[in-house]
Amino acid sequence: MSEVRTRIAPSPTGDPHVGTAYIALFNLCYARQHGGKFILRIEDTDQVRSNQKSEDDILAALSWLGMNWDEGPDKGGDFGPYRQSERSDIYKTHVEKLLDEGHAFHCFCSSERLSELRKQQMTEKKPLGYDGHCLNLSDSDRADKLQQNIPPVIRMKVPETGSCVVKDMLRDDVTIDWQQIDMQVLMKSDGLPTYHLANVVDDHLMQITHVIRGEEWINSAPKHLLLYQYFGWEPPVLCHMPLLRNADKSKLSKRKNPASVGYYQRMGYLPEAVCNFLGMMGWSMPDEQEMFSLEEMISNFDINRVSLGGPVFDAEKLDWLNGRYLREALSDDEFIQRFSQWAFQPDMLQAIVPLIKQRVERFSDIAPLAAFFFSGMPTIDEQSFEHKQLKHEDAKKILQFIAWRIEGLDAWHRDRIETALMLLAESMGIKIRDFLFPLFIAIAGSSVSTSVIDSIAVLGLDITRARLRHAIAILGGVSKKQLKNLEKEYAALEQKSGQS
RNA sequence: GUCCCCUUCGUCUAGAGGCCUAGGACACCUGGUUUUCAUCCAGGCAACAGGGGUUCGAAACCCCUAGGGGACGCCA
Repeated sequence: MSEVRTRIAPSPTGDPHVGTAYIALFNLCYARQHGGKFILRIEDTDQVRSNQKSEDDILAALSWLGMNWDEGPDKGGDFGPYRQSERSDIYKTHVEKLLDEGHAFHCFCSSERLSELRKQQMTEKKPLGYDGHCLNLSDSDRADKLQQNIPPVIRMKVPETGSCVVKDMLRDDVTIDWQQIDMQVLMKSDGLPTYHLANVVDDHLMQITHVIRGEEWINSAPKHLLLYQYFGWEPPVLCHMPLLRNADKSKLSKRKNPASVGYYQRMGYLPEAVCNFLGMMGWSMPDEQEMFSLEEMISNFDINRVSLGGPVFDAEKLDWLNGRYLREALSDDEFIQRFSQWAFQPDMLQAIVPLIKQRVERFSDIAPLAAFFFSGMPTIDEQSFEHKQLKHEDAKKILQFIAWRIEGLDAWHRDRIETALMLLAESMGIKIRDFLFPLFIAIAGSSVSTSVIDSIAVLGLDITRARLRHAIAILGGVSKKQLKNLEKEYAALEQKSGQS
């Protein structure tokens, strides 16, 4: 048996997600336990959504958590490059091979035709998928289309009958009919591969032996297995982990839970506590010990002890665990050191000082003024929102709309936030001063404070969102019915102001 | 709509046919320690989704039902 090699393959399209860290943790433990290697690969084949900042953040988040990889874009290795955008040629030659051997074909269908097709299949209650329109194009047809400059995609062929058996380390064989499997696009019209192709090619070339990934992939496993077969490669062992859940059991999402690793860092959690907590999701130490280090987890790790029910990410239990680390695992000196590192991060201070400098006369004025940058949630109650122009319902609506508005921002810069909020206030027909009032309360806990727009720019999206959610809850929360109405009203506003 | 996966206290879990009157932890409640609070300590509340089998014996194995979740993109 060759060396065990596992990988985490995040796509750099946003804040580093705790779900990514969760899967990374189990891959890391499995590899280390078997004396193998853990690889980090960046799956940035989505040109539109991938960006460098996100990649940097993901690497930083995993490093912060102490999940060290052996090979990756930052440290190289024998199987690089480790960034898919730098491997285009590799995918091209592989897709050529599939084409030559008749396992794949060019498809010229427009997205309009495809969405029409989907609609029709929906009404006919048939399984959704490509209908094979371009499956049997003649060489001349194809030449014609290419001549007309219609950019093709390349799809994989799929057996029409029979079924595929997916073996999984954690569950019984999963049997899926080939009829359920779509003729997946392997190569997009921009010439870059889709996940399915890139993933299979890279896992093989990087000699990955065990693919431990989220349960969401189980349905596409047959596509991957089929590709391995087409290429004549031996597939890795598959293992599908349960998905982390929100309190309502839906897949963990940023809308309902702070889901970025950065949030927990900013809120003052210790990385070892977060790591420990993730290790308790779907897994437990053989003796049920609750507090354990990454090393302890690795030496006691057994993938077969993973339970398959999707665990709810319970922030309260994380708080308790983190408290224990703070109290029990750190000496006073370590505590001082770790706290200082957290509180006096140069980036953070550089952003905050210009905001407070003009408002202080003594250093002793700083703490009360800047406290809200460091505290978890401002201490506020319903009374805090008393205002001569705005009723509580108005405040609630404003906060909810702001939450939605900043959610859609493609970049987190002061000016972008300002513009967005100004436009929103205008479209709601509310004076800026009144409009901003509930935001001040929600973010800073007081209307006497540093510029609220600068402040949320410093605090970041996750913390801002958490505070907005908190404030809305204090104002009585939003019922399902209210939410529906608000959504409608908000959509109308967006339409009116022509915003996207 | 089609397919797939899952199901033990509110939550994280232990459980590999008899050790189960189902254990631990978070949360919650009660009491103790503490000038207060927190910590800490002691105690309490609370679950095998339902129905059929298999078996001397089922939380565990099988089947059905129900519930939950996921997938169905030129996203990953």
